[in-house]
Amino acid sequence: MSNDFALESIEVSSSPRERFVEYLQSRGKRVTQQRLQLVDHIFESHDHFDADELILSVGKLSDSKISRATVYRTLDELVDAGLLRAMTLTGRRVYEHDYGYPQHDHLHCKKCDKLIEFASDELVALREAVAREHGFRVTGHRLIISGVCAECAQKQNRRHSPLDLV
Amino acid sequence: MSNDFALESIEVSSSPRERFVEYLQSRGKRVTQQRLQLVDHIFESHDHFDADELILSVGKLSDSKISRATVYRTLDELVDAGLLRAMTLTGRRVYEHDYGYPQHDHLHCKKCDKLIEFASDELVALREAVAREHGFRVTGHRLIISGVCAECAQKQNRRHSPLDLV
DNA sequence: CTTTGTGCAAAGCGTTTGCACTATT
DNA sequence: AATAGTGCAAACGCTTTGCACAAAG
Repeated sequence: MSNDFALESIEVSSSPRERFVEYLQSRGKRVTQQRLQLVDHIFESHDHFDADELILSVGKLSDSKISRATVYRTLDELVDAGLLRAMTLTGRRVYEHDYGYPQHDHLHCKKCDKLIEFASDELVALREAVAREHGFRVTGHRLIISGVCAECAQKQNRRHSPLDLV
Repeated sequence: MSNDFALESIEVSSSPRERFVEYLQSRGKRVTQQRLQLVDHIFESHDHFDADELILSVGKLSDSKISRATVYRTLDELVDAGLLRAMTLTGRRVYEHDYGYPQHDHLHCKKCDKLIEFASDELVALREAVAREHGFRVTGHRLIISGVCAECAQKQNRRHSPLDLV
């Protein structure tokens, strides 16, 4: 009945763009072309991305030419607005959609750098238990399980035993 | 009977220094004064530290003056040798002892930047379960629970209600 | 004596910032 | 018209690197 399929979208009343505009107005910030183009573009697909990838992909749109500085500044605002969530991976900052997505964590493949999402209620429970033990007030957590994803493991195996059937 | 007190030292047969020397020799690398001074100094206390803190604290020893570059290079080797473990926190790389310490994770206080260690067997089990579900081959994980530690929470409370007894 | 390690200073990389100009309000 | 945002290029903080000299094997 209820939505128990992990990582399915949460129902949200307004679009990311609408929410961002709301956020901007509530803070007396301006609704600029650059900010609108960026939210729209970012929420067109549900990928993980870093600042450089975003600058590149926005640059490819015929209409837009948004500066590096503006992209970085807008990313901060989107995080602030609760639309994006940031994490640091191998030195660089990586972003993912927060608005409209449930709390989750990641498996990180060190061969192909892919991020696989998963949700775990147990983890949330564990987090609370540990925090209680230490009189710690939790605001969030970040779990990254690293290793090799199924596809990369297969590729590697194939290299070692070329006669394997696929 | 067995050591079930979380985060107590594991019994190890050789000192960090001995182990590092072993590692260096097995790789045909040289056992230099700088490398020895650094292992010794790092394993004198069980703190978390970053490269800059290490450079500073080593600089204070009357005898030694080790260059920034050498410190960075040696830290990489110590991680490689399994003596140290690195993680990225707020942009900078932070190190902790790995040799002689059991697997554990951290509570990170965002007020005072302190790291509190904790160990959880459930977490390891959870990690395996999730990985199995995704055909993922795990090599490790990193969980950081962020929030405010007991001391900082108290300080903050005290500010808000100055009549509180300590 | 050969070769690896060190120190220095310069370069690199991702991110941030100061400032004159432009756009939103 | 007033003010916040943008683009540019320069600055930043941390880390890495090229190279001549020093030290270990």
